[in-house]
Amino acid sequence: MSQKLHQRIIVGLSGGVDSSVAAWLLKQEGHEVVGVFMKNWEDDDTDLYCSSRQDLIDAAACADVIGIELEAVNFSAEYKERVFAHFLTEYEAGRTPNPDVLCNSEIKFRAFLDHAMQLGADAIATGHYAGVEHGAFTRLKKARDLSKDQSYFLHRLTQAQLKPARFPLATLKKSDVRALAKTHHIPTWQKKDSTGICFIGERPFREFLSRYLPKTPGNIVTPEGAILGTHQGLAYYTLGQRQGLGIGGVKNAHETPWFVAQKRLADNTLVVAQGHDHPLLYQSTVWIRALHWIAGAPPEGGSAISAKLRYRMPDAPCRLTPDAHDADLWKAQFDTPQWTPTPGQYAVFYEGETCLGGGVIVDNITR
RNA sequence: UGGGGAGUCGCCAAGUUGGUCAAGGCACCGGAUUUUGAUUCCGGCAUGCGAGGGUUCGAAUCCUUCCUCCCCAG
Repeated sequence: MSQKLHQRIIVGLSGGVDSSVAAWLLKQEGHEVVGVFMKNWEDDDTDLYCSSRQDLIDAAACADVIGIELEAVNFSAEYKERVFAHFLTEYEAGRTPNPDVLCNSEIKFRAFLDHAMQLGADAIATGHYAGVEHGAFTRLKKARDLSKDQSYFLHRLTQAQLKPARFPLATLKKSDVRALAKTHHIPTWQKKDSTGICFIGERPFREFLSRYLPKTPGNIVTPEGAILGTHQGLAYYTLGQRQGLGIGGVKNAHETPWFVAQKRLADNTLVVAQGHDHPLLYQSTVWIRALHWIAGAPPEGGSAISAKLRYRMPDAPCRLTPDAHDADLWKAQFDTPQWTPTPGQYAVFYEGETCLGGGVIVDNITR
């Protein structure tokens, strides 16, 4: 509310278009803007997947055009400790984590935020497609461009983390951002969007994981128990996965592909079901732990809320109720069955355009 | 070894009155989408039909020899 007209704002500059345009916009508004480039992964500085060096060069070039200072910081240790360690633990436990959620709550909006505050920042900004609404408390909103909305990744942020946050791209479309970048000669205006794990980047996933987790081969079986093949280790697969199973044509079976339906840790078996719409791939009840509410408290009992079980999945209406026996456990009951709710992934709740928070999907509980 | 059946792309599988006949699916590979992992979408993927010989203007489709596998007898 009581924001100064001209603030000192530290912007996380990644070297991509989005954060550069975010910085440019703030600069245009007359703020004192400083760019900070984060390097948070250095396990494979030598191999070809590492684009960090080029990103820094790009960030510097952008900062130059925008006319702001650029500083580089390295939170690799923090990233390993608070994000990557958890990432590996989860995979080892047979779940499928989403490291980018923690990356935001632990790195960008903690390590980076702290650093920015030390630099005397009034606020920090990123190139996220999401919105914040500052009032009695700060709300997290979906981006105007719903196709790019990244509020899912930010749902774990607290009031203290959201309050100093600025998302200049909240109302822009990706095409607007690129157009702005082009018009104002930001050199990365054509740069391809980055994908893959934040700061680590895209790479052959199984190969990458195998550097940290041992291979533990076992059987791939049908729901009826017929052995169809061999898996390399349950950690390398996720529910709903189709590619990489190596299951070809099966005698007397349909012509449809096979999908991972269950990871049975007890006997190291991967259960696959045939056909995208196999009943085993759907669930109407999803159990969730470790809920975090941006407003500090769960929504009212009768609220019309919906949940997103994976990034870029459509929100689905549901009812959320606490478990009677376990204070940390909640149950989401969906109106329509959801495709492969996956333990380790986050269920993020929305009420209209407002992101309420979310929790971690856990294995099904029969009660 | 006696009788019967079968051998078409990594897998499943069309095609066997000889003439666009080498379908389709799965897998796999590449690309698009995507700040997780997935999903999804688009594209690629058998000069050759177990091997050799023969008939024919022309054969995966006919003849023949051989090889392999399966089933029933033993």
